[in-house]
Amino acid sequence: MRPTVHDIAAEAGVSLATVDRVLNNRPGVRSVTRNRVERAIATLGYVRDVAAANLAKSRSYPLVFILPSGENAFMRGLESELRFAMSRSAAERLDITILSVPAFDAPALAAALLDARKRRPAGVAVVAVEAPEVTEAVKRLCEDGVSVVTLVSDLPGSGRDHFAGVDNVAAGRTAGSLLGRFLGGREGPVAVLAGSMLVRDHRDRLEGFRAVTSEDFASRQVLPVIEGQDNPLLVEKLVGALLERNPDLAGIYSLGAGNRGLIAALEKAGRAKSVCTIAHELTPHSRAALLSGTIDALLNQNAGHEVRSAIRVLKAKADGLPVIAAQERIRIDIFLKDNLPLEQE
Amino acid sequence: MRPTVHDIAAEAGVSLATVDRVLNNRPGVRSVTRNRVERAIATLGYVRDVAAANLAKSRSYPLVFILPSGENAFMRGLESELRFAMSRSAAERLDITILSVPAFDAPALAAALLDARKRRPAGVAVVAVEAPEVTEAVKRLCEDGVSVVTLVSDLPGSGRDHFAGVDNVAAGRTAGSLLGRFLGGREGPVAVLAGSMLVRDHRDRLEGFRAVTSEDFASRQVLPVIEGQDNPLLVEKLVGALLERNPDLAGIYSLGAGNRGLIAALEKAGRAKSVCTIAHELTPHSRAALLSGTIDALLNQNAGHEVRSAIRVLKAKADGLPVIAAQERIRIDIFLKDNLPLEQE
DNA sequence: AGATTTTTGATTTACGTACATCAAAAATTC
DNA sequence: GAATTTTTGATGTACGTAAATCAAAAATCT
Repeated sequence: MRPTVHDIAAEAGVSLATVDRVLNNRPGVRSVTRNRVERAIATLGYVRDVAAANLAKSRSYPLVFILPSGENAFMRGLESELRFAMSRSAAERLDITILSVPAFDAPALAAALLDARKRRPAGVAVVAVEAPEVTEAVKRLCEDGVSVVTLVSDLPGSGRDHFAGVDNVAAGRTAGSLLGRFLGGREGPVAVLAGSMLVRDHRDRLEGFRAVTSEDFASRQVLPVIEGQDNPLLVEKLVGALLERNPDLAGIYSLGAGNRGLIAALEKAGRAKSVCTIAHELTPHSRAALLSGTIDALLNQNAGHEVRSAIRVLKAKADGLPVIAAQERIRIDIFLKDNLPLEQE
Repeated sequence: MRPTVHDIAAEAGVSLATVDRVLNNRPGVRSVTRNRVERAIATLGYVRDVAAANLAKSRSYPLVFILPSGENAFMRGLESELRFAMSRSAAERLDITILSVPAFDAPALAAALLDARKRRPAGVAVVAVEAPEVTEAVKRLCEDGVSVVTLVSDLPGSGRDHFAGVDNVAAGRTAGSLLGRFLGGREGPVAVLAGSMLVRDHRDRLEGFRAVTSEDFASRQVLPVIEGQDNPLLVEKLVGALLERNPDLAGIYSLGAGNRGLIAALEKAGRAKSVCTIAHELTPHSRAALLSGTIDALLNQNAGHEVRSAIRVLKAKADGLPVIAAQERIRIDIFLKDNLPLEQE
């Protein structure tokens, strides 16, 4: 049987009240006595029963999630995963509030962070936009003792506790490697289509892609980056022009969103099969394109995992428990038409 | 605030004792009363506080894990993940016992299942070997009301509750697809190296590999399967002979274990770079070979995830709770040298 | 030594559920 | 309508921890 506070009291030869004072470091315990209790804890291998403690405290975990609004399919998937987690959160004493903020809008995001702060949550998860005012707001939260997890897009230098997202440099490298190997000896330049260079994850992916291309496929020409603002219509226009300008285009790496435009442009130009295409994020559109062969490989981050990981980490931080790094690492999924999971997920 | 049993009693106009009788379906409640309580539960949206209930019951979850012994690196990794999960299981009321059984030994496995049964656990996780006696033993456990999860290798037709492992047909297809595309227009046959055709996962992988090769790369010749019994020494010998027989060999798909022998044979023959190699499972040896270029891609199943998933599922089954399929799907990791996670994991 | 402060003990209530007991009320049977 | 059975209520204890109160003991200071 696991030892309880009573066992510690007996072992240390003190009263329950004193054990409680030590465990919850309340004042009024001489250091000799404190030591005795701590020794008892160590020898018996006592571990606080978090469930019982939470019950006694009627503890709940008020969390705030800040997500971008807009029609970005990945973000909407993220939100739906979050709502699902909320629906079954009853058993976990979670009390989650969602705040929506226009995408790429740093002032609005900073304001939302201040709003979140007023609610005195135990933790905040935020899809970060890299801007000084956002960094500042996150810093403020951390100083207040609120745990902060960045979600999908990181915010280095803000003091956030954890990043729940993929290694985007590695993602870019992987895309470059796959594209290079899929093309083999085939001639022609490759293009990179990004959303915006203002977001950290896109910059990281580009960096990784360029690095691996120059290391391993030095002879391959990489055309200047196209920024499609994650907007399908704009993307379609820009890719259409790109295809016209480059009749010998061998491959495209689309590292942002707006894949609907990319797919449309490729198919309209009749180049769906001849241009090797690697894109990000599994959505109904990109899934269909992968199956039809318009897209050759998809890199994906599992939104459900990211949400659950963020919640786990925030809870652990609130309880002062350690985080298991290996468990919280969000992996880069690589999907070919052959290992696509079933639709319903 | 979440409603409690007291709220239900008030709402239904009955006593706490009656609510308790309904909730834990004890006898002695007229169906009219029962209905009234159930309606109250529904309208208030009551969900039993599992933590409090477990506390009151002093419930624990006695689980048995049955793993193959031997020096298979993946299995040892699995066991170490399991031990790690056990070490931090104090807070989760888990009481896990590990049984070791010689690999590929159906009678021993069946005996271990019977042994497990005697311990009256809440659940059993087992790395299955496909044999009638094993299927029979699993069936028996299920009939006793013990939840059974197959781990890594499945056992269809046994009535097991869940399979915690990857879709091995999809894994084989993915390997075939990658190998085909990496080889591009290059000439030469490819070879398949398996452990044993007696294990389900190996058979599934082979099936997937063959299917995709004949669908998408019909002109590519696939040599007869080599069975290396997951034994590094035997594998090295067999692959050495294979390389000698086929100087024009373009690729190898190793779908089992014993990669150490494969790597040694390729490097000894000086064909490490010229033969495109795809293998399974990330181990220190395979990791090094991926980084050096001897292996071109690794398919991996994350042992930590499998263990944690098996535990979660067994717990959920023991509590009569539903399993979230999307969360429990074990994905096939594809590692290139570019997206290899850091060593310590 | 006496007064004062600090430390410790003893005890109680609470969290939400499980489970047991005994008495009271209601329904059923004869 | 009385006797019997079934159903329901009232109450208490337990699980392991948190948190509070008040008294007792010990340490510190003057």
